This record gives sequence, structure tokens and C-alpha cells, in this order.
Amino acid sequence: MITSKDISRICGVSLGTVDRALNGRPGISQKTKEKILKVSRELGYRPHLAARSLKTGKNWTIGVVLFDLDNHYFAQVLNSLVLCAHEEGYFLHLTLSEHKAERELECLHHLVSLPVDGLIIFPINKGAEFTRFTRLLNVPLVTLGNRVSASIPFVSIDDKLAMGNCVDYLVGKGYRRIIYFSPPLVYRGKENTYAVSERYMGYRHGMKLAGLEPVVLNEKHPKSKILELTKTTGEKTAVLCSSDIYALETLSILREAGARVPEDVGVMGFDDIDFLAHTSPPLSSVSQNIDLLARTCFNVLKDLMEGKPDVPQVTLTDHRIVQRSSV
Amino acid sequence: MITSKDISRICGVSLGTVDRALNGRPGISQKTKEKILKVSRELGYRPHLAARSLKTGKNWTIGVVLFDLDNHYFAQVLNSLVLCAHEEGYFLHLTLSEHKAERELECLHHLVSLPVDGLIIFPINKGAEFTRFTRLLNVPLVTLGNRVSASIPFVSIDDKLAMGNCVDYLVGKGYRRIIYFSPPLVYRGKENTYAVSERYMGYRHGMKLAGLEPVVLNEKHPKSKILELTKTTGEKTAVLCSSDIYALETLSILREAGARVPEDVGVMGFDDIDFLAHTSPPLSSVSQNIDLLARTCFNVLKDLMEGKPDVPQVTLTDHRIVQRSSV
DNA sequence: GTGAAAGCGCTAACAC
DNA sequence: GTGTTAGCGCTTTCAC
Repeated sequence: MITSKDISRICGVSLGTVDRALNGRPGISQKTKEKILKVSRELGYRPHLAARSLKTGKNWTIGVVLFDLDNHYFAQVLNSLVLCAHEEGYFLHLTLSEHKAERELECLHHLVSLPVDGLIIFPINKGAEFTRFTRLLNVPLVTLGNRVSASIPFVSIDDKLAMGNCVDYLVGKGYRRIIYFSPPLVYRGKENTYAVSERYMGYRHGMKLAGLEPVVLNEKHPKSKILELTKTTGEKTAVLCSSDIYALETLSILREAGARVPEDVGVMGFDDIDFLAHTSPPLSSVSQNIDLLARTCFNVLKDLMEGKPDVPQVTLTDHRIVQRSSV
Repeated sequence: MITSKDISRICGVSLGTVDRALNGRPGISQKTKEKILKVSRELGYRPHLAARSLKTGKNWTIGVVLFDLDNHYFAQVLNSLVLCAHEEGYFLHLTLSEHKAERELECLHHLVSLPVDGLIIFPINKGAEFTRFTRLLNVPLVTLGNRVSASIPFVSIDDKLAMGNCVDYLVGKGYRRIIYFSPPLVYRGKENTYAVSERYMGYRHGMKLAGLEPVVLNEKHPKSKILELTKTTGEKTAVLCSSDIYALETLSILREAGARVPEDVGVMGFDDIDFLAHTSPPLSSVSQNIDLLARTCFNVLKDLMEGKPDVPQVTLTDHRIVQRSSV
């Protein structure tokens, strides 16, 4: 690697002069400047960014902690985050917690030690202890999707409202039996399930308003239960899923059992991952405007990094129901 | 942030002693060691990794350049790469080129300047000039999927062989008209389409061996062409796609037109992204064992970083045909 | 307009 | 066993 010291030696000038040329600072003659720039171009000089950061305290790096990229939704979010960050000159350091609470803490510790200028996480930890932990990190941090506490900035769609809208939408389509399919209860209590809970509350609330009886499905192996619950009863029935992943699963189970969607049973997802238009029938879902979500998240983080006062603790972005033909 | 200097001041010892305690080097009494460890634990001391790297020359960071995460296949690869890297103590710096050749060069420049210890890229650039460019970076580099030149290590499945296997498989199933659906020609020439070309050659080769006439489809808006080509002709017909993305598109088009899959037309994908089991009918495809691919890629890079001699320039990992019910 | 020197936080060689 | 020091590559202040 070629350093500014090399340049200074070769050009027969001091380090200060090299810096003036390279970083466009005043106090240098046109002639020496050109010479230095020429030499550094020829030698392919590139500043050692870590060394620069060490000196300036600015890293131009954001640390990201997700649990995994299995769910394409997170991959889409990550994709948008990389792009937003890049527009502002930042780069991303990516870590995955694999749904392990302890691992998430390790990831955060590591990122802070790098160091990074800010953190974006989709947290699985929760509670007062984790809040204290994040405060001790002493790095601007924004949470996505799962809220941790009132003191940690949070960006998401309004999951509760969105799921309530889904219920309204289904009711408007004439459904009277709306079965809610959400993740197994195993995770509850252990993991941060804020988004999951919000969506569930939205469902409960919507059902209450519609005067309908909630029916919840959250087995690990839901096949028999789904088939039992969706047996034709004369009432128009739909399975409303807390995530597209479950909607895909439901669709497979129903198809295998020979049930027609949406004629016999309606199915609706949530998150609107890219593939839904290609299922049969194309799945209706709730779209999150991921670009906006990522941009908002990044902007909040930027405000925090710049020390702006009164950064909102909660920022909710839009959602909309995507009508396809599964309900 | 709390530094080793802080610790040394608080404990009333020198920096050298703090370092001996913190990094388990010999030449320190049990007593002072314990004291230093206790204090640093209490203060939540974390070494400044960038400063350490500046001194040691080892960064424990791998730079990654992908074009995007839209195709879930790349998200899955990235997921596996993060996990492999983590097992060996490495972290990933992620950049996206968005299919822009110039941007890919920028990403590489940036990553090298950070600096990183190694690079994993899914290249869109190609040719001698790019080969020279990567050599000048002077950082161990492994390419995934798209090969650049004989001098740059390359890890992938054997795309040509795999696509040839697909043809054999379809022929074995009685298909006599096998239409190949691959990306629009627009990219050819501009972008590195090594993987795409290999797959295409595998198709041509397989068809030749089977004594069948190749039919290729690569329009940007393939709808009318697909419907025309798959009109029942008495011959058993399948659409073999160069990527699952196209298979999903084909499936949608056929469904919309009322064609039955696989009764009227067979469809087969390539890459086996997670969702295929959930389409209707579930899509047959070629599975890449992504974990193995990622691990292999990382191992090759590790060998390069450790300066091992005779690191293979080409490493091909396994593939297998996943039989579902679309053909 | 240019040079010299200090220092970011860390490690490691050397002195005592 | 412990302290001192130099230096990784960079920026920045101060002196000339």
C-alpha cells in the first residue's frame, strides 16, 4: 500500500503539503499541488480510511444487526439501507444474530468497537436491561420493526393499524370467519416480539370492532389445524397471516388438501415480499414501502449522528394493502 | 469511549502493562493483571479495533461486492457468507454495485482503502482491464458465479454441467421441445455474463446430445412469445429457465393464460431459491448447496489471505436437481 | 507557501 | 515485572 508519506518522500515535500494538495486545503501553490496530485494518481494512492478515522473520529460506517436474511423482507430492507447509506457517503458493516439474544449483544459490542458512527438494528433483545446496554454503547442507534423502549428511536410501519386494516378489508369482502396465523408461541417471552404483538393486537382490535370472534392459529406444525379450521362451515373464511412466510405455507397446505383459494378459503399475507405476485393465486398482502422505511430509518440515524435535538422517538411510515386475488 | 490509556492511568500502571493484562501476554504479576482486568471490565473497556488494525495490519474484515439483493439467491449466499466469516472471526463490509460497472470499481476501491483483508465479489466487470484492476488492488480476491479470468480464483457450481443435467432430466421425462428462457440480450457484451453463458452452453450441449432443436427465448417482455412457443403442438413441451426468477415469471404467464403446469407445459427453474416449494405447482429447480458454496468461497479466500501456495483457481461445488412437480 | 511535530488508540521491541 | 518508546497512516496546529 502506498501512503501519504511515500508521496511526500517522492515529491520531496512535507506531509502537511501533501495533505493540502490531496484534501484541497488552502496554502499551497498551484505548481506543487499539481505535482503531488499527478504523482499520487500515477501511484494509485488511496487514503487509508481507518487511519483517517482514527484521527478525525468519523468513520463513515454504519453497523447493522439483523437476525438473518432468510425472510426476503429483510434482504429487501438491507438492500435499501445500503443504497440510502451510499447516497450519503456511508457504508455498512453487516452482522447477523441468528435469533440469538446473546449473539446480538456480541454483534453490537463488536460494531461499536470497530468503531462505527451509528447502528441500525432489528432487535431481538428487549426490556430495561437491553435498553441500558444500548445506552452504554454510546453510539446513535435506531431500531427497526421491533420496539425496545421509549428512549430508543424506532422506525416502522404502524403494524397494529395495518393489521386492523387487513381485518376491515377482509370484512369488507364479506369474510366472517377470519383466522389469524402467527408464529409459534415458543418465542414469546424470550424474544422481542413487538411487531408480532402489534400485529396481533391489530387483529384482535379489528375483530372486536367488526363484532367477530377471533380465532388464532400458532402451532409449529399447523397443517391439521389449518385444515380443520378452514373446513367449509357456510361462513366465508379467510386465513390472515402475520407474515408472508406463513401465507405461503398456508397456501401450500390448502393446495395440497385440494382447497381452492380464494373460492373455498381466502389467504392474506403481510410484508409483500417480491414473490407474492407469482404464487397461485397471487397473494394479497400489506406492502411496506421498504425504500421509504429504509430512508426514514437512515435519516433518523443521521439526525442522531449529527446531534440534532428532538429527534422523534417513533417514526411510522406508510403501508397499503396490495390487492391481488387470494381473497 | 474508554481507552487503554484511561485504564493505565486509573490503575497507575504503564500502557505496556495494560496490554500484557488485556492480551494475555507474559511478564505480568497475577495481582496487577487481575486489577487491570477488573477495572477494564467495570468501565466496559473495548479495544479500538481500527487502531489495533492500524498497528497490526490485520483487519478481520472481508469486503463483499454484490450487485443487489433483489434475487433472493444472493441474499441467501450473503447470509451464509456472514455466518462462515463469523465462525472464523471475520466480519463483512457489504457494498452493492446495482449492476453498474463503474460503481463496482468504486466499491472495490473503497473497500481496499478501508482497508479489508480480502474481497468476495460477484463481478459484473470482466476482461483483461478488470483483471489488471483487481491485481492492482493487491488484496486477496475471490469471485463467485461470474468468472473473470484464469488468474482470479473462482468458486461456483458447474453451471454448464448443471444445465446440461437439466436437459437430460427433461429428456428423461419425455420432453421433446425444450425452450430455454434466459435474460434479455441487452446485458451481453456490457456485463460479465459468464454464469449466464455457461448455463446457455450447457443447454445447447445437452440439446445437441439429445438430438433436439434448441429454441431460445430472451425477450424483455416474453409473454406473447412464451404463449406462442408453448402452444400445444403434440410434442411434450417444457420451458427451462436460466434462473428461478424467470421460472416464476413463466409460471405466472402460463397460469394467466390458462395453461396447466405440468400437464400442458413443464417449467423448470435454476438456483432453487427458498420459495419454490410454495408456488403452484411447486417448481423443480437446481439446488446449489449455498452453505457449501459460501464455505468453499470463504475457505479459498482464507487460504489466499494466509498466503498459502497453490490455491486452486477454480473450485466447483455440487449441485443437484430438486424434483418437485412442475415438470 | 511550506515544514515540523503532535496525537488518534493500539502493539511490540527494548530497557531496566 | 514493569515502564518507555516508536510507529501504524492520517490530520491539524503552529512556527517560519
